[in-house]
Amino acid sequence: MTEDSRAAGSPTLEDVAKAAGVSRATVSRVINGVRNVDPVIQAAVRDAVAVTGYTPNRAARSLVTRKADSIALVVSGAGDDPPPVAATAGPAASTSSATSAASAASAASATSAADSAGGSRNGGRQGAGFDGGVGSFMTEVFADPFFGRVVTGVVNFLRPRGIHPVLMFAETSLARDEVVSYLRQGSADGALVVSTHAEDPLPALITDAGLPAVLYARPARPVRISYVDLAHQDGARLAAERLLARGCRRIGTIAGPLDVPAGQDRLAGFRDTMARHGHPYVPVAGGEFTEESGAAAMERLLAEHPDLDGVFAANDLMAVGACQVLRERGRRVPDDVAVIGFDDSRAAASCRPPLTTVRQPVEDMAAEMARLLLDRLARPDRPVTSVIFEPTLVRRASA
Amino acid sequence: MTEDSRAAGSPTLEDVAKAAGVSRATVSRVINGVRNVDPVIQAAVRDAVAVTGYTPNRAARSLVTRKADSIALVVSGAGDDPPPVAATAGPAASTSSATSAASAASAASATSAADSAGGSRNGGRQGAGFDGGVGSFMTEVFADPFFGRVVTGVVNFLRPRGIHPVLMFAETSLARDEVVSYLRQGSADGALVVSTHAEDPLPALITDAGLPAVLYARPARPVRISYVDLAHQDGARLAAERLLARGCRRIGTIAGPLDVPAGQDRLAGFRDTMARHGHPYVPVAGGEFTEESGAAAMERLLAEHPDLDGVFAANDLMAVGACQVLRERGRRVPDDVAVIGFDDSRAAASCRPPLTTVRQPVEDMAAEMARLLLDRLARPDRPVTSVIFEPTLVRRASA
DNA sequence: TTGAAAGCGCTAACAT
DNA sequence: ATGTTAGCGCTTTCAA
Repeated sequence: MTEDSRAAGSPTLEDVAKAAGVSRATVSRVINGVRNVDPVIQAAVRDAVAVTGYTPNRAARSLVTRKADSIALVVSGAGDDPPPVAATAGPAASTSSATSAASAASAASATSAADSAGGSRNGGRQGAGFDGGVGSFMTEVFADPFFGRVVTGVVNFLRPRGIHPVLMFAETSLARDEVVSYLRQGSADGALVVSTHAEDPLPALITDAGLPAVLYARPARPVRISYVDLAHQDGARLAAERLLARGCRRIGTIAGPLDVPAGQDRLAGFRDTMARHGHPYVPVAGGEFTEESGAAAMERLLAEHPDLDGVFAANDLMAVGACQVLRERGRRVPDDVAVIGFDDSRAAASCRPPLTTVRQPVEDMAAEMARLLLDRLARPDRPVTSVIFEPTLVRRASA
Repeated sequence: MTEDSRAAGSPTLEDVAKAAGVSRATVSRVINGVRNVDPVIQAAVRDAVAVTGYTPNRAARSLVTRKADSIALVVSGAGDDPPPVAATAGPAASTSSATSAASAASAASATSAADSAGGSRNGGRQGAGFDGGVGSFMTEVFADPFFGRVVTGVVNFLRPRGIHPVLMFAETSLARDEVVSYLRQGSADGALVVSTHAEDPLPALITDAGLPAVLYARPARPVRISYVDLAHQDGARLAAERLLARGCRRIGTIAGPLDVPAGQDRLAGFRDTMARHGHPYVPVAGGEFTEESGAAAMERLLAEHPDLDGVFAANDLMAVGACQVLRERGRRVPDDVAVIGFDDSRAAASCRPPLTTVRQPVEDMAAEMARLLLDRLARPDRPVTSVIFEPTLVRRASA
């Protein structure tokens, strides 16, 4: 409508400058809130911005500021490590090769109508291709309420600061390289990584490349990298003390995977406290932090120690599975057997009966993790650090 | 170590060109796999890339290609709509103002040690500040297994294509504007939006801005935008037929929220099929697609119709809640009351008893949604379209 | 087939 | 306090 309707794409700084009768630099200053700008001119610029419908181009800005204003939120797993296939032995991976390496998928088979009228129908093909590769890993990740809490904490912290999280999954060697590559390209300013398994090579890969990152939980192998973590042993102590105070005397525990620090520490802390109270031997059954494994572990525990009157599960999911089995085996919770979980996840509250559990302030910890990363980005010279949170006991019905 | 250790940051095309003894243009061609490149020179360039450890700078590339190679994955909700506060009535929002609008948070209180030695301790402060604003929305989102499946489908499709998803939540007016702004800045090439509530203004906002997007599920109000969806009515029909075939004669249903198409359609489809089979009246209790609301609805249904022998819940979460209540009220599932859910989520399989349910191929649908968006990005002229998937019945123990 | 050169839109010295 | 100018690192005509 105005005289200014050239064919070009979205308006640029130049356009705004022209419209406001000032220079590009001035417009830039106004937009970035730099001081030393005449209020009158400021108003003029703002008007011009409004009139032209200007939006700064992020790529252009990033190119010069060397910041992407985004971070990678990566969920990392052990995963298979198939040896590199062939060619290109060099360290640098060209983006295009990674892109074209696509093995595609069932994209072609979809029936997509061109009209907007009635739309098309797509025969009920079952989830054939997609869950093959990484699907199972992601399914596991999302099955645990833990992940959602991390995202919540991170996003809530990042959002008011204008930083956006890019979601990445790194469960294979290839995927890990892509994460590193992504960071090296400057697509993200740093990484927040949640490792789901021990022996995860990603933290080392990232630090070796000199890239800024913060971990959720101490790495299984020592790596010079910042992290937030929970005082797992203290949490286990709280659980043991509660069980003992309640009068339980034949107490067993369902441990998490022992190759991950959280699993080790929770077991060690529990055993330690039990020992200090005169219980040198504690029946243990191992689980994998899943409901099913918790149920299975409970079965085993019960088979060997039918007279159990207290159980500490290393996380809520396993505690839920344990409760289910206990009920099926005719035990009342907590009257016959008291149960304590760990994490204070949604699962704990919605369990029947509601679970007494050790609270891990995941959202706060995730936010702190993000804060540490932003700190690091602001002052790259600062040394790595760690922040350890204290767990608390949440008393509900199960113990 | 080599002669080439200038102080500068990461190596650029220029550096590689120099090292390979060719021009920037040639290196660019090799890296992007453009034809017409002498094999010998290609090799030389690759070597130079390896030697220099070159990685293309994404911002620079984006600036000229006008593609970000990322998309916004946005979870959108109704949310409160506080009227705009003041000033700046214009349509264009400067990035800086949005950024500086940060009301900050409990960042300052964290105790962070500077040494990497022992790390510091953080007193067990409960999740105070973070869950206030958007926390509850995100908590809801993650509580539903649905979301994880969408992400799984999207990521699996996008990953081999070198596109990265940026996670965004748009449950307030401000958050919605930020999504639009983000897209307008070219930070993402398009949006994949999952609307959790009706009356969501985001789809319209996006299309009005001429930005490419695809929805999961038909919008409550008609908007000229592409989407994928499920034939919900057909799914409800499958459930009704199964219940009837099983011999159930006093059948009720737990409906989802009726302001969202999926809720409406599942109820309508169920009623319709029941009517066709001589059941003009079907007891209905409304739920909110959550386990708790499903339990509550079941209570109401049971109170009014104690002799019920079959229940169709509009999603698995509600079906799980219903099963729980049925068991508590002394009904055996499926012997006394048969129960059918909807979605075939994890919740269905892990329910006791395992839930017979209507399968919604969420992962496939999400992948298709991503495919539609990429299609659109490749050929912006193409008209909007829709792809409707057919549900299938998954028979387990509950019916 | 390769090189030279012109920008993409922005920020940040530097000059005024 | 504002304008001028020089790039940021890349792709892509256009010539050679």
